[in-house]
Amino acid sequence: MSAIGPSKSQYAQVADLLRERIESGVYAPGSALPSEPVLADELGVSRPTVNLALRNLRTAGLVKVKRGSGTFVRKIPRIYRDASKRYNNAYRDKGIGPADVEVKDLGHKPHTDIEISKVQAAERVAKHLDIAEGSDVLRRRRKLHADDEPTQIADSYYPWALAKDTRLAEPDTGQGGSYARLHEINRGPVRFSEDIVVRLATDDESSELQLDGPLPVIDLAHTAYDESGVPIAVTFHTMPSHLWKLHYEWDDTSTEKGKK
Amino acid sequence: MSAIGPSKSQYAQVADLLRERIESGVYAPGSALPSEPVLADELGVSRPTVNLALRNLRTAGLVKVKRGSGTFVRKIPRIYRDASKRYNNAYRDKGIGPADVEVKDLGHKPHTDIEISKVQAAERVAKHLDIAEGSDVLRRRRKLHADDEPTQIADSYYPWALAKDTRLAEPDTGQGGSYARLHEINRGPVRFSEDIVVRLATDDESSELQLDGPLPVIDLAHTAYDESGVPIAVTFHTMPSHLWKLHYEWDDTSTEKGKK
DNA sequence: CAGTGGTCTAGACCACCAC
DNA sequence: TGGTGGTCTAGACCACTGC
Repeated sequence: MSAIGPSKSQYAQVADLLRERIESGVYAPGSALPSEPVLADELGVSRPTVNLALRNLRTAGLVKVKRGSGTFVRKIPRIYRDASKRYNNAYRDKGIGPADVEVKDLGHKPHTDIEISKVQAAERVAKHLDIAEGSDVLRRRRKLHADDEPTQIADSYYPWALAKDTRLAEPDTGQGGSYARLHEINRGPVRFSEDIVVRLATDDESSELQLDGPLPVIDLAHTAYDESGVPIAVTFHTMPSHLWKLHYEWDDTSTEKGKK
Repeated sequence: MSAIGPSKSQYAQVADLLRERIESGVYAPGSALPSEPVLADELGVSRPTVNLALRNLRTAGLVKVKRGSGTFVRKIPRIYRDASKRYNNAYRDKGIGPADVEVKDLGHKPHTDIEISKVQAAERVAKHLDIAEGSDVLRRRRKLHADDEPTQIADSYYPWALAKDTRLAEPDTGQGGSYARLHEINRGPVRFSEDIVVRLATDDESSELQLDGPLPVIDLAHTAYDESGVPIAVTFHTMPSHLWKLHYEWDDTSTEKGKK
């Protein structure tokens, strides 16, 4: 026993200690922490106690465990997602997907797996697209990576009637991305809405996003509307919450009227 | 031993089982779960295993523990926060704070603790207000409740020069809230930005928000700008993530130019 | 094969609550 | 005072990794 006082649970104290060491650089990003038995010895607690402390740091996204190999300090800083900017024309004209921009900005190598299919709209999809449940929709499901680490799942749906004559069904939607294609047929999005909820990852999500355990994820539903206010696309983003920082910016449109 | 198979850790299976029972109403909202020893017996696992499973449900916000008394199913549904609407004139004219609107909408009784002081701007505050660290600022720190349950901490800062001649330093800022007062001196906010990060609650936050343990919280920094683009107020919201659902809505302002 | 984390147990002590 | 959850331990077995 050594650096541990009373008044607080031991595992919490161990967690605090380890957090300090990580933040102060004693355990450098990417490096391995001492093994649980070693830490237990050093701190005079049992291994399950150390394990519980580490469970905390995992949930916080501070460390990542590689089974059979060790516990490592996370490197990747949060990815910055500017909702107002990522969908506008300026980006579209760059001919690059918004998600890739964000990852590249951080100096990481982006990489995307795509899966495209024609499916029947599930309840959630139908609700956001304001169509009947079971309607035909085009699904574009992407898993995005930074340096081969999964950063998010983005699951997009387009009404089939809209998508069937476009390049949306091809893996590469071309210059400017899918929204640019919709603009070409005069159904381009001009208004967006997003709903955000934080919840624990399901088991499937955990394994797909390579999370160690049921970590909190940001569940973000992004809906795009054309000039008539008709929803033309919805994307469900599942993002490990410790990887992201979200940003929004908007004008108080009621101010125009409100001002003298 | 009974309803538990192999292939998955026992505590995860116990967590799944309890989650099912909660969602299906076997354990009704507000009611207590069977005690840990009882569950351990029923499921043929040890108590620490049950405890670990419950730790999971707590993190998910599904249950709340009252020490010495029992583990209870949470009741309060998520509070809906519409960022685009809550700050606009329409609401201001109602003469009611946006936070209270949200809580009332759910049929709960709102309640706010306020603490007002003149302080020196910390780094984070200074950065958002674009002023020098250590400058005088007015601080309005509120803790908001729904039915006596804390729902968020909202910590607001205003440049002292702006606030000193207004009602901002009084607990009740009057009809339309603080932004209405700023409008009266022609420094009303017309543009907003928000930065969102999800992290684990600190110990202080945990106890203040009455969370059982270091649960994930939404850390939301809301900045308001006047017509000249000068930041006039920043509020840091700390919201238990399981209590909230956030909503944003905006136009693609670049579309106007982009269209032919 | 040795080392790592994942998990589990039986039993224990404690603080807190309600009666 | 008895029940509840919070925590802790010593020891154990397992699966996975890397040599």
